[in-house]
Amino acid sequence: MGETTRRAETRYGNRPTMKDVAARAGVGLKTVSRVVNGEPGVTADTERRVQEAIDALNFRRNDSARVLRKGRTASIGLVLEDLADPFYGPLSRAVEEVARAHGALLINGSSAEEPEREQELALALCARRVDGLLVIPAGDDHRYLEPEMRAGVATVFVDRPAGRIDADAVLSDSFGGARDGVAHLVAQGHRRIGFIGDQPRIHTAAERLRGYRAAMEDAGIPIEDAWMSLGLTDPERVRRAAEEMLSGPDAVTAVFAGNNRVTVTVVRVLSGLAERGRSVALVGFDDFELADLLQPGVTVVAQDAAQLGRTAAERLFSRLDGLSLDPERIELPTRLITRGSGEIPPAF
Amino acid sequence: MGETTRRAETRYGNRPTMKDVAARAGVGLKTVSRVVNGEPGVTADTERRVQEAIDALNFRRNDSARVLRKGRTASIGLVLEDLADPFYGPLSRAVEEVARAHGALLINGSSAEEPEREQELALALCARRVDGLLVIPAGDDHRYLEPEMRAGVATVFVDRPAGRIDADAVLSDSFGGARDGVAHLVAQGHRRIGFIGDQPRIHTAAERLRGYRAAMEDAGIPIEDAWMSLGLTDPERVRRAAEEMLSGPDAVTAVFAGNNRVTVTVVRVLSGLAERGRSVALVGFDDFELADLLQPGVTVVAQDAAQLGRTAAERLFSRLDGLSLDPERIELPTRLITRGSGEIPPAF
DNA sequence: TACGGCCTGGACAACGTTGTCAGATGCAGG
DNA sequence: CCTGCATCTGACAACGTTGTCCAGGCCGTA
Repeated sequence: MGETTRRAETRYGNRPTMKDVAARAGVGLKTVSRVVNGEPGVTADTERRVQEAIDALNFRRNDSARVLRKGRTASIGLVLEDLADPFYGPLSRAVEEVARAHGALLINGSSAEEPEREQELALALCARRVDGLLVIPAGDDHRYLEPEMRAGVATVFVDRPAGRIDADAVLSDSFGGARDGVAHLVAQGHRRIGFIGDQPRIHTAAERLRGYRAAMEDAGIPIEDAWMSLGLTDPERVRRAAEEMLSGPDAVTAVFAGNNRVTVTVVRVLSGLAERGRSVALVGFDDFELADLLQPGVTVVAQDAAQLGRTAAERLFSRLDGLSLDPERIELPTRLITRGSGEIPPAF
Repeated sequence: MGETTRRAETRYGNRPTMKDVAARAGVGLKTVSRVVNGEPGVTADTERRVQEAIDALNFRRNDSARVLRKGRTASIGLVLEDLADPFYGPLSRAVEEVARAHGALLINGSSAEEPEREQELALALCARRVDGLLVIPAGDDHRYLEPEMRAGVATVFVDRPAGRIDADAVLSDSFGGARDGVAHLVAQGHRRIGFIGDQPRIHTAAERLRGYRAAMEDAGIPIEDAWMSLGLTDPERVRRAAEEMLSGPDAVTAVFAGNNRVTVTVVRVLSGLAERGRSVALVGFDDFELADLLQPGVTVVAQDAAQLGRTAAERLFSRLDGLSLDPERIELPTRLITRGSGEIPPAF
């Protein structure tokens, strides 16, 4: 019994319920509900009495119970890779704004790029009965979400397409962006152009690599294996890869970096070289803050993370609003921003 | 009736409940509950039958109902200013990791620095019965949270203290950091040192200003009004303020920037001056990515956003674990990182 | 005055889960 | 064969809210 009592004391810290409010105001339970929800059918006088009781008791409606009853949580989930990554902050914020406009809260979680964690998180959000789910895939098999989607959880994938299921996806045009970026280097006269990217099992990485190949092929330049580094992107490894392709007689004269972490690492390597009087051209995929303040400014293929999030969220809410849509892939264009590093001519 | 039917169809998309699982497995409701929660007292055979039914129906426990029954949501809320700001991403991520370690989900929302929105968000989170609340204040009056705290919502304020109530706060040592940063400039020989900061109604801004004043006083340097700009921090205004204090015969020879948005803007102004051969020293409060890559590298007083979040979250969970603690203010130290811009000597 | 219709308010069930408790079952020992 | 005990199982209430539905009071009108 002590147990029971203790529990009763700590449950929500013993907050007042509508029943308590009703008792204090001397009205029925449902009348309180009506006042709280602004429903019609309550006289001004009754409403005043109820409102007084609410204020006196500091009553706040328990949304858990409400959710249980109504079957809608007015919340959506966002599974991303790492909120600390500057790419995801603005994306998440954009999603939040759209959610807010639709009266929903956003719950986001980081998968740390681990497929198991992505799944664990996505399913936990489903257990909470989020109305919809935005997923930035870490894994490449999303069949585990099929039952959830069939059961009515609206789902939109962002930044990368879903694996092995047919679903909405909102993506940046990685292929086109990379092709344009590399073509820009070609246009400056470069022929030996390096590519440093993530593992091709990641869709965006594969697409960017494809863009690189396409641009080189368009220019009639055969690619040498030594010019490409496709793998883990921890700074040390990228640094070594960059130094390798930048040394020897057949060193590249320009580098295309596959994502912004890579870009930053390459910038460090190149600024070391610059001190020794050697300048190498660089175009990076994805913009980053202060890219324009560096010397030289870094030319990038920019994608709009916020727009990505906004578009995906709008799509999600279209589904939630009852629109029945076929799964679709939406690709947003990228934009080449020239700032100097990409306009360095080849040094022979 | 059509209405009712429609509703029944869309409620959670008609997901199976424990009752359905029980019916299919030919067992009682409670037995399913036991299996789902791994409670003892179920024979292997029964458990297998239940598990099969669960898999066949794709059952997933409805956490809303669970929450209602148990009185704990296993989620905490974080109200911050803007998730798109690179300061908050790592902070939020750190909080998430701590929450995860305690089996809780994190719901965060952006106040956009509007006090009303902060309140709206915080109370919405309370209505969802989050177990605890982390708040990065936008407003300066948090009495509205008193009833919630009394009702048992553990609350910890982060980055800035709560206004008009007594509560936990985890802060960076803004005063000490700013004093050290300005003292560093004094040590380089500067005497005319400018300060550009946020409105002093913001606690951190006021503390940093106080640190500036203290360092100047320690050095026996009387401050001129023209050296200080305390106000809105939109880039255009900061730019004008910087240009103003950098012109005329009594122009400052060094600038202390009160936060990283200001720092970046000042860097832009100074890089313009540098092209005309004039170099001005700069120390900024708060580190930012690539600060070391700029020319010169930017000397900063760094605070550890992740540590701030981690500390606050740990404190929150200590309270949730039942520790009864007096409200306390925890100050984390800052660290001066010299990179060049702060070591520029005064130009007379 | 009697009647019908409208407005307000409240009783009750339901949402899907978990805690309580008592019943059922099985087994060993007398 | 019956009793006692331990183990397993299920009926039931409760969590706090909202939807449904009906009762009662009031008003205006005939």
